[in-house]
Amino acid sequence: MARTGTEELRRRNRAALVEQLHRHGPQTRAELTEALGLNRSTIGALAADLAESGHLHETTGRSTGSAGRPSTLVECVPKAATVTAVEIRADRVRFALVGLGGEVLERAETELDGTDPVEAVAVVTGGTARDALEAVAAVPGLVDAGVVAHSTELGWAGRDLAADLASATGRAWQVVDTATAAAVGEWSRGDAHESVKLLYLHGGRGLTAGLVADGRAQRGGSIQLGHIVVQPGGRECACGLRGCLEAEMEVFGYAEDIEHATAAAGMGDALARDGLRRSGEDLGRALGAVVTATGPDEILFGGWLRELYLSAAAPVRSALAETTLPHLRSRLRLRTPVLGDEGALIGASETGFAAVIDGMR
Amino acid sequence: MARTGTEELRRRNRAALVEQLHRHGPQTRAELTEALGLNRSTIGALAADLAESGHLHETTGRSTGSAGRPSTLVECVPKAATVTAVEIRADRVRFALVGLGGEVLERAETELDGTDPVEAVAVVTGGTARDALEAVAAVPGLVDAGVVAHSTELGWAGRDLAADLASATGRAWQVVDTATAAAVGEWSRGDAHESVKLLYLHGGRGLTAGLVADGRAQRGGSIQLGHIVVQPGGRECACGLRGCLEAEMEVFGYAEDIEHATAAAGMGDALARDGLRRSGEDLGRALGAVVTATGPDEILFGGWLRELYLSAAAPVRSALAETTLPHLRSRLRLRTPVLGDEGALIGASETGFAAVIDGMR
DNA sequence: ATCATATGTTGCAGTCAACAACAAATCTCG
DNA sequence: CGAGATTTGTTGTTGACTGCAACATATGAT
Repeated sequence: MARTGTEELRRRNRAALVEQLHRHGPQTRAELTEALGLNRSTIGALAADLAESGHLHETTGRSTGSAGRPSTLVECVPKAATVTAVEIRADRVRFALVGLGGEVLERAETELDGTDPVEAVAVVTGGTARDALEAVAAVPGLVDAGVVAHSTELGWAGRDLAADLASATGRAWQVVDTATAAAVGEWSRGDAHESVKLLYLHGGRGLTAGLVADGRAQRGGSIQLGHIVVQPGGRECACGLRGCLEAEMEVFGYAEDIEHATAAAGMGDALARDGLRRSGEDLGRALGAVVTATGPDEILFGGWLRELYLSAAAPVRSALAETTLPHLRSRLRLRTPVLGDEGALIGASETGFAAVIDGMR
Repeated sequence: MARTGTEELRRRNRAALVEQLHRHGPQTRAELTEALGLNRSTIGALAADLAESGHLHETTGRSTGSAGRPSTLVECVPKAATVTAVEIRADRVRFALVGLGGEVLERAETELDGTDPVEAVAVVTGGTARDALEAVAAVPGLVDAGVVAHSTELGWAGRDLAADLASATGRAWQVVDTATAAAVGEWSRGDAHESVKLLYLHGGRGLTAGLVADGRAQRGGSIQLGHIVVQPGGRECACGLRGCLEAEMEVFGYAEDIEHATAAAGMGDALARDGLRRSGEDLGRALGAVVTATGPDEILFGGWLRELYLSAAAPVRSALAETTLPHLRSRLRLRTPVLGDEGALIGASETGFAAVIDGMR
């Protein structure tokens, strides 16, 4: 139960201050006063509080150029609160230790040659995992309360990844799906901050999507885009259904495939061009259902879907136009992510920091 | 900007107390102390506060049966805060004036014989609309910031209903879609309270759906179920697309149709039975996409979809099974609503009360 | 009838944010 | 180069709120 009382008020304000600095970078006390709507003296007390506990660092005296006494600059101390983030793919595991404020303190990567990703995570995070306040793993698949219910890319069904990671590393883990993590990343550290409802499509060995509304991941916002049925009674999919997008589009299962096809199409290969067009149309049709069901205002094409979209924007758009109402379409922006393939890792760390900051309240 | 300070704390606690009583009905001060996690003395002060302002009424002395001094019962005063709710359909307008605590104080209904619904609302609400703290209108269609972007049932596209209602009644209105309102209603006053993510399907002259997560309507949670494309390149729909569920299922556009068909099928009419089965399959396929995209744990079949589901549960379930992953399906409950066709009206009022209570903070 | 039990009430203490007055640091204008 | 204007940090005070403990009150149990 949430504690009450006046101390609660203080904790909330402290957390709000840290969140503000974490999200918007170093700011002066004057700016913080404006942003949080608190009194100068209150900000002073909070900052002193947090400086003493080591979360913040104050730099006095920087001149602003305008008149008046210059305001002291206050910034996060990265090492004061760290989050371990890993992104698991079929072929590799990436790790980053991120400090408060978003600075990446450490970074590592391991190729997987048949080794279990959980072991690789234990090795690649080393001792750092234990010191971090939160640890978050992004996996491409349908995640429900730490359990990977389905992952085409990893071939998992019902694997309790949170438990496995916990026993391998000796600490608690949060598990999120790659697409949702990437959506969070693009929203918080990319340029999708104005988006009210952001849909991120991730192309790996499977197709997943993640939804972020008002900057927060939706409960059950992990979408198995690859298992939207676009052709009832169509090709058999590995998941047991028929006519899944993944099965119908299986021409392009890897980043290399799409690059080859794009290159061939550019050289006049009609077959490749046709394949791109049909894949774009399949994707657009699946998107139509997702857009109708979720109503996003922005869609980002990540992973190898980025290449597909850049090569086949027209068929994607026209198939989308044939399967969504004009109003849903008119407010919709289609783009590619700006964080590249770092989005999921960054988003995973932001998911961790959200928990850290929530824990301060 | 949110005011701060210690008074903020008081407002929050006052609002929490009112919310608790509104949602769970009359409770003793001892129960409130437990539920809100506050001190006895604090509850006493808050209750005295609210009793003086007329929101609450305290009944002293009711014996509980067990030992100890009996706790005073505290309950909402319905007239202290009222909400105007209307449900607009193609054939009629329903109105209810609801008091704090959920009691219906007034109720009215008008058949529409070609008159504009907005005029009917102005007439049917009479003077009461002006006194209510909030006024909420539920309409079957895609709603975005007070504007009805698309409504098959009403034949509207881009009508600024909030503005029209405001000029007709002299007060501000909130507009929500019928399915989302009904979802809110079933969650708050029906028996779907344990549902984490509730999908309500509403069958009127069009098919809409609404999503409620953790009891709150999702931003853009209004789903045009009828315009999920189930047959790419299929029958032309009035909306301009092809193969929409509404166009493919148009056999049953009215409640009477489905009743006739059910009756005929029961008497052995093979054609009717076949039509029911095919409609169930179409619905199940459209649902597959929506379930994959939104991941609900409960689906309620409202409006005439209730009758369809009761007559054709098997084809709905099997088509759903062919288009969704096992994990999404396994945690999914399919049911019919308990509030009947009152759900949307009740949910609209609850939407209003949510705003009222938020306004107290 | 007395005691145990549960709850309302009251006065007090601790904490917090706002406010105002003052001190400090910078810019601007003559 | 210096005085005033301007903006911000600092400090002491004030009003408000919640928790706590002691006491009063109302019921059931013995």
